[in-house]
Amino acid sequence: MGSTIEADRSAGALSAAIYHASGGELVMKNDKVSSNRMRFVSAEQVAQRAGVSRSAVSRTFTPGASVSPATREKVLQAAEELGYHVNDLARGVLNNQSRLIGIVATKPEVGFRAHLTAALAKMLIQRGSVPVLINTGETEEELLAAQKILIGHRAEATIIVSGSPPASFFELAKRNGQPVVMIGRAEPDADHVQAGNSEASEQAAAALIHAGRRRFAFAGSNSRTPAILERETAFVAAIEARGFSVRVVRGRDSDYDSGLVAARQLMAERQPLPDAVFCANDLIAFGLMDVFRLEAGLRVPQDVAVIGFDDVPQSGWLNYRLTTFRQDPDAMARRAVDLLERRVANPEGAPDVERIIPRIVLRDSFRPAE
Amino acid sequence: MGSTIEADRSAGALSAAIYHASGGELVMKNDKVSSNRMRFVSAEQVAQRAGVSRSAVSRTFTPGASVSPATREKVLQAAEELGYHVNDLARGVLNNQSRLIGIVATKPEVGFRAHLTAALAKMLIQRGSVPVLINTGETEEELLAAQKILIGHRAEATIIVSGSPPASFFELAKRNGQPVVMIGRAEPDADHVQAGNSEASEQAAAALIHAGRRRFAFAGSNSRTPAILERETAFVAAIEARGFSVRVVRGRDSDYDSGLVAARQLMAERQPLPDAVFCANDLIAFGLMDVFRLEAGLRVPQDVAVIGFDDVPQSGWLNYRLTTFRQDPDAMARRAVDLLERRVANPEGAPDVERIIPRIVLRDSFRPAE
DNA sequence: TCAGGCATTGCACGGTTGTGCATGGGAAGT
DNA sequence: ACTTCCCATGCACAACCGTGCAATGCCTGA
Repeated sequence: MGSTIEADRSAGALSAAIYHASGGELVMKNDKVSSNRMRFVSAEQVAQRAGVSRSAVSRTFTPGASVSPATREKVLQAAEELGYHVNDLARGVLNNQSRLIGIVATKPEVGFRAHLTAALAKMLIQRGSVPVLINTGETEEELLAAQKILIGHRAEATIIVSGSPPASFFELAKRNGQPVVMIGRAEPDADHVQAGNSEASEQAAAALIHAGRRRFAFAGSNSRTPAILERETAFVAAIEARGFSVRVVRGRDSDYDSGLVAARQLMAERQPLPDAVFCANDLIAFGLMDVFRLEAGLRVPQDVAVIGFDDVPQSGWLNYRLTTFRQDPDAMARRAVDLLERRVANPEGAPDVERIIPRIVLRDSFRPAE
Repeated sequence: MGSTIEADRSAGALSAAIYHASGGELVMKNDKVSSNRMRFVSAEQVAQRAGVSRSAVSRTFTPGASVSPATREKVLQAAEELGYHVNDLARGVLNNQSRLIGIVATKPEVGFRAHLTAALAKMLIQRGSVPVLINTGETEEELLAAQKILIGHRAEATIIVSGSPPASFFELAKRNGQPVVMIGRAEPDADHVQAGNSEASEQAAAALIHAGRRRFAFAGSNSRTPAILERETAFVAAIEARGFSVRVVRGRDSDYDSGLVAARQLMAERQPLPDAVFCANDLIAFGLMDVFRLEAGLRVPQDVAVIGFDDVPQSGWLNYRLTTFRQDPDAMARRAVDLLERRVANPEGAPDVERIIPRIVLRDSFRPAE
């Protein structure tokens, strides 16, 4: 068994066998290779089987290279029989491009981020890239560790879906000529895709006021990510600019529990409950609606209008029917990849921004007045 | 500008410059390299700056290698100044292990799968591997294309979260010595992690009967994935073994809409509605509950008891409070990685199975009798 | 002071692929 | 039939990194 493989190997890589043939070491080494590691088919083996040189194999799998149909056919058949696939790693080492692209995200399983990372992965694969999902924490050390993994593997670019990287992150990427695209966070030094948070907040405020609502609240979170923050400040500003006031309540993260906390905060204060709440995202809205309906006995939208943000699939569920601002994950992924391609084509240009204005989706939790 | 970079390059890689210096071609090539490709720092450049040989640099970054503290310090400083990181691609080419591990999933953003893929990614990173997320369709061609990407990049292993790969998939992996671990699907030829679907179904049936329920239904889907199928057949068998009958309704996929469809199917038939429904997963249960409550005016659990499967976070939401079987994504990821490590250590062994028995989580949608 | 041993370092090679260059052969034109 | 040209193919080297082997230098002990 071992000897068969050994013979096979040394036939495949003659020079290696001759070089190492000193005192039985060869057998040891090859045995280890065949048992412990993987044994991928190499271009050399295909060449031998097809009776051509290794260059011919390489050219067969290089688009636009000059190979005769006859040898091409021989090579393809030998490759098929052996199950050969070009080693993209070695190809990457050669011309310094790995096709790897990093997606850095915190909690990529939750809410809109799940859809965004999935859309990114799908789009990158279609483009011929290889998406690497780095699921990491928010802290600077963790982000830097993620970056080191990606640089170590010579990733072509990094897409940051969440988290706020330290300056050293960008410095490191820049020095290695590695483009960085951020989604949802405005970083002056990096390309980024941004949702039109302030436009949406403005629209929500105008519609609620126009529908005759008067007691306003904003349900946000203390995680203070830029997108959440922008929605809050823009909504408060828009309401106050029209002469009304807004109560702002915040949970810890930006999830369902945050919505519970926010609603209960509003109920705890000795004031009439709001008749219109704009939530920083859909998950918060669901938590808030559940508390308002089940614990305060309110009706939505008769007693209180609720507007969310993101349009995750649950917004369409019968129980919620949430009016919200649609963020299209495919569109955002598309823009991110566009930015990335433009940056690769022109590494020296100034940072670029893609801004996507979310469109409101009307459901039962609030319908604007005619 | 271009000339500066060119000088820089040729200083860094003298031999290359000399070799290629024939008729101005050098400038062209280097210009292209510096503008179009990335320019990572190589060990050679660090060696030059530190005034040592390239081997010394390599040894500095190889744990357990023999380097004097003095040169080590020089190398580390030069590496720091240049922003050097070991090229894991080239390292992988050398000893035939890339640290890349593929996660193949269909719709990785939805339901329990989102949690599972996220847990896998986190665990693989902690282990020092690099998770590649292949978001692909269910068809055989798409799965095969995913596999080709992974083999091309010499991924060490593939973890299949969803989808039913063709036989050629396993053949290809086997021939390349690439371990395949499947989650949730029993494949006779591959290692897999499996949830104890039949045990859970049995437990659900027994508890519902013991609580005095008599009109049973199972809400599944026509996607016919093995896990869904196993839950259905085991539940039906368990109920019928005790002398009762079960109505089985199915939607298209295994999501919320499927629950809507299932519930409306039950309502359309001219029979009394069931007083106990076991759902193939939580999402189906949510859809079913929404229809039963909002369209049929039923109360849960008084009129109908509902049990789900997976325990996604929404099961704890106030509006649902769903009794369900908990699948721990971290535990499943842990087992998958365990399988993988055992397979790498012993490539020739027989296929192995890790079976995880889900634990029931009691909430308001059904409480068993004392 | 000399010799021996040990630690360290440089050299060259292994493992992949792509590609410039030279060459050989076949086809076509005269 | 000879010459010319072009296409294809093999050779060698580029790009990375780790590591065995040999040599060198330093330190210590006698």
